[in-house]
Amino acid sequence: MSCTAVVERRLRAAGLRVTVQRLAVGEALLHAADHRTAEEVQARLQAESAQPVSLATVYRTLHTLVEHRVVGHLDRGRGSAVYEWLDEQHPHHHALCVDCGAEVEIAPRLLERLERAVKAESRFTPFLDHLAIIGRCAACEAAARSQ
Amino acid sequence: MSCTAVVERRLRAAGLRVTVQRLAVGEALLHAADHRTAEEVQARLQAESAQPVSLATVYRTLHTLVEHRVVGHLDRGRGSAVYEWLDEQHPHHHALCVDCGAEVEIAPRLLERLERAVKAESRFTPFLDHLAIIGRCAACEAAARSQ
DNA sequence: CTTATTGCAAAAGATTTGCACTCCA
DNA sequence: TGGAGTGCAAATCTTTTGCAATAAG
Repeated sequence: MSCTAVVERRLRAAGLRVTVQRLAVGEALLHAADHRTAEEVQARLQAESAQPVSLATVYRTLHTLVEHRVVGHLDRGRGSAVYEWLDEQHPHHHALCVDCGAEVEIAPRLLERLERAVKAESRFTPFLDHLAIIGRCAACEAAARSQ
Repeated sequence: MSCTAVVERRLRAAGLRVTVQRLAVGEALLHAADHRTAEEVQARLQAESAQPVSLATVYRTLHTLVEHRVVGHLDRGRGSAVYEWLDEQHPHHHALCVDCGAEVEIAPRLLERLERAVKAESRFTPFLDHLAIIGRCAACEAAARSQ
């Protein structure tokens, strides 16, 4: 199945209208191995000139896709937020190194345990699929300690 | 010990210069039971007219206090970030309900377990004291489910 | 006395919005 | 065809910054 078809299928499954802009934004994220900011998504579409999309539409589209859980949203607290395609077959979380920007994958299992514990003890249902974990990767942590 | 004295002690302990502005900002957070945005902190100082502080200084002060772990910082991803006084005697985390805005206290123990697990499995050191947990409180979750 | 801190106003950066136009269902 | 989606430019909102004046240690 082509990438366009994958995106289109997710859009329809979510009950969303299919537009060239939405397909383009979706594909830009689907192709990206890592996170992308809204500007990066637009820049990519500009560069490939396949389908230029206005920044306003990129934001509106991302917002819509996040609402429908097609795309994940990570607010780094500094600079722009980043987005990533959510692969239903391979759920996972990311941790971001504040020093070098490296991304580390976190097994969902670890957070599920936290989710259960919080639910049981605090009667609160956390949305951990939007969780922003920041910290330091092994290398930067070692460097920071040796100082 | 007066509130001013509490704040002053923390400032000195952190090796920071003690200024009226820093004392004022610190006290505004110390008195607040919950989180405050930078604007709310300034508004409070304006209203009490005890010590008006420019918004720029409020931001700079909060930034400094967060760096020195005197104040906690929570980025809600939407709108302004919020800050809270960190009581050394009673460490805890907060979870924010997306529907009603309620805050639920999370025992540090739960996150410590996550921290150890992430460290062990992913060779990544998360800064969990800055963690923003969002989700739904028990009441709102029940309401959402019954729909 | 020396350097950090402050206030002001302007800048910066990210995201949102009004409105007229276009396109999907 | 009707309502959802889009582009453009301007607006918004939060946070940061340059610079001269002030205050802490």
